[in-house]
Amino acid sequence: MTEPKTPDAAATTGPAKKHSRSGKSNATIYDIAKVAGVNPSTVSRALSKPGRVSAKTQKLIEDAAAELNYQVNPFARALPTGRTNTFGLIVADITNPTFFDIIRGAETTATLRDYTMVLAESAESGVTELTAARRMMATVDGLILASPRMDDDDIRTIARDKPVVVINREVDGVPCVVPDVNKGISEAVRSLAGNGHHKVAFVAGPPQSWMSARRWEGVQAACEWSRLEAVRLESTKPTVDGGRQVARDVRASGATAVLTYNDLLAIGLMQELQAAGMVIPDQISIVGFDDIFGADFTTPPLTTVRSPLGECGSGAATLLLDLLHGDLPRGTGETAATLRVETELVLRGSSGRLLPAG
Amino acid sequence: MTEPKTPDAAATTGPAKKHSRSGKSNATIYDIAKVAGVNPSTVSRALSKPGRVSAKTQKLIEDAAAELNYQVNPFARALPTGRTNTFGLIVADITNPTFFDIIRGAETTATLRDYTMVLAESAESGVTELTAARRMMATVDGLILASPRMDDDDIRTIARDKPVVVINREVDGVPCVVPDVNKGISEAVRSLAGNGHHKVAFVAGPPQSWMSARRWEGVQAACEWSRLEAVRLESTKPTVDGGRQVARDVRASGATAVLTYNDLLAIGLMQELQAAGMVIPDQISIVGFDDIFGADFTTPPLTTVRSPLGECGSGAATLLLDLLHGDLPRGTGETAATLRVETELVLRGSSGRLLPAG
DNA sequence: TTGTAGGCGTTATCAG
DNA sequence: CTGATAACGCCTACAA
Repeated sequence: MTEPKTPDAAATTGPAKKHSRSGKSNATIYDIAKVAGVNPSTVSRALSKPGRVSAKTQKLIEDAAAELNYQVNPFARALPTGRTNTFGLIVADITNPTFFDIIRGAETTATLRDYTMVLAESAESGVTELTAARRMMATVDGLILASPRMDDDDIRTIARDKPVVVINREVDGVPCVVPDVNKGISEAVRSLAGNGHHKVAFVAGPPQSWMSARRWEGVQAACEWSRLEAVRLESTKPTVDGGRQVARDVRASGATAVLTYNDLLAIGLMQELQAAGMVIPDQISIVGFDDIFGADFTTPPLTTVRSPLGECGSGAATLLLDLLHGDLPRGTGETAATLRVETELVLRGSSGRLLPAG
Repeated sequence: MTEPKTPDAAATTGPAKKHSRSGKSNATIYDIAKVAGVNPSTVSRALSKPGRVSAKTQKLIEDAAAELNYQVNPFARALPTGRTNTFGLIVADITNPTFFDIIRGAETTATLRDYTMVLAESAESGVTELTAARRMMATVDGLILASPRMDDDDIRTIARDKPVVVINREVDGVPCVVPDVNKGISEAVRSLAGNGHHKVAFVAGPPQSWMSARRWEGVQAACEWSRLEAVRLESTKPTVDGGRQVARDVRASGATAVLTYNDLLAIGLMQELQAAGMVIPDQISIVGFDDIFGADFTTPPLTTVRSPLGECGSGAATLLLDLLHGDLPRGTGETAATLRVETELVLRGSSGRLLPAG
């Protein structure tokens, strides 16, 4: 045993540096071992798996740890084990309220299960996303991708290195959490049909959005079932501004009801139509998707197909953590668990009975 | 040199585990050293400080590193140095849109400067906040506290261990980023005065909110200057719902204009007043604070005193990172740098000329 | 059940 | 300018 200097003494006496390097309790398992009168390795055992040590030694060690208010050094632990107790969350756009609830859901389960969450955004770019993902790979145990913009192969490549859970998209061989659009959409379309509408327009989202495609499919199917005509319009970007821009096409389409890829588009569309003197919902009904924060601030309040985003976030985190702990069957071969959550129609004032033209 | 086993061979040959432990390139400085024909320590030097090694060796090493697509192991690095290239951000409420921009601002500068951001929330609780902060201390180089709910002493205690930057509050001896309310408030009050108002109410926020106190002071001062009467009302919570609840008191107060602690309160208040048949701004003017997402969705759109939240987030991150790199003077004694950002009035439809009662 | 010893990948201190 | 060598704090066979 070489003891070149007494580190503990130095630690307590010298407040030379403004910030102590370790920052926390700077007590190590060696200190505990000394206090408890056992070997450091025994301390290590006692503190990781509560089974591999005698009851009395256990208590001895735990007391010593408490007294020194010991906290493991995550880095020292990560080095030999590779486990970091950290996972990453990458969202497409931090300022898009759609992701707020996802972030919160994930963060909540993270702290609940004593994990740390690292956040990054892709700014709606597949390239940025990939970069962010790579950056993270070094420091996390797993990754959650919310509405990823990179392609399936990139995702699978990443998933080969570390467990990955995807939200708002289905990727073969990767566990996913996806809202099942059908229920919500059929409720919406049925409501529209019941209110005398015959032609509905769907304003699509970004081309690389998996969800947009699903929603359009859902709208088509529901319309067919209700014998409504469905037309598809394109948007420039899935924002309020994009909604404003598409108003022109909406009017030209002749549809009396419109579903938009997301609430942001719906809000912008509504603003623009109202600015042009149209009365909602008397002349045209508008239905959004997601039920984001603020969807009920508008006049009239926005009817929307709600996705339980918070649930998606916490669900994804739970899935990932279970995966990490091996609590989950890894599935047969490449079959991965995919968690489906329900959507539902939230009926507000922006949709309703179509008044006869006057 | 003890070489019990050849680790590199084992690493490349055995894809036994589904996920490789390191996840990334698993090349170490030893591999590089071997390829470049130098000593590992030389590699370390070359890769950290570009000055301490001869130009040719430098290039040799860099090439080898590139070839093996080497990436440092953050944990191995953190162990001897204590530096993690990570900072934490704790916000009072993840779902409160006020923090969205702060989060984004901080995250953006983080990735820009090659840092990783860890996110946590306090759920508006000082205790939770302290816990979260302690948890983080072990893994981060510094901390940003956005609208902290714990008391000054706790903050200072933490700040003694690691650099801390506070947003939306001033704490002695701790660097802070705070919006300077005066400009925005005086613009607002002046506008109100010019529109024939004589009595304004201020709806306060949470008692432990530093910002709420500042805003009330600002309102009082501005009103005095403009010779308006100012009354203060209390809210139960700083949310839309809290705004609805305070509507009663607002009407009872006899004020014809009201400023609320934040936009959420303003929106709720507006909804409730309108539900009671009041016309805004003809009968009463409403002004919020912050200019959050959705503030312009309301009817009428909300007039508000905007704080540049994104700037606060990025400003705080920049401050922290500069502090970390010693680029900033630590101030004389306990004097810490505090960054002030301007606020401004955003005039929209919810405030305006008071119509004679009719 | 507990102690011993070596290693995880980097940095830092000393010699040379 | 470069090479050896000892930490950093924890984990884990292996041995006792």
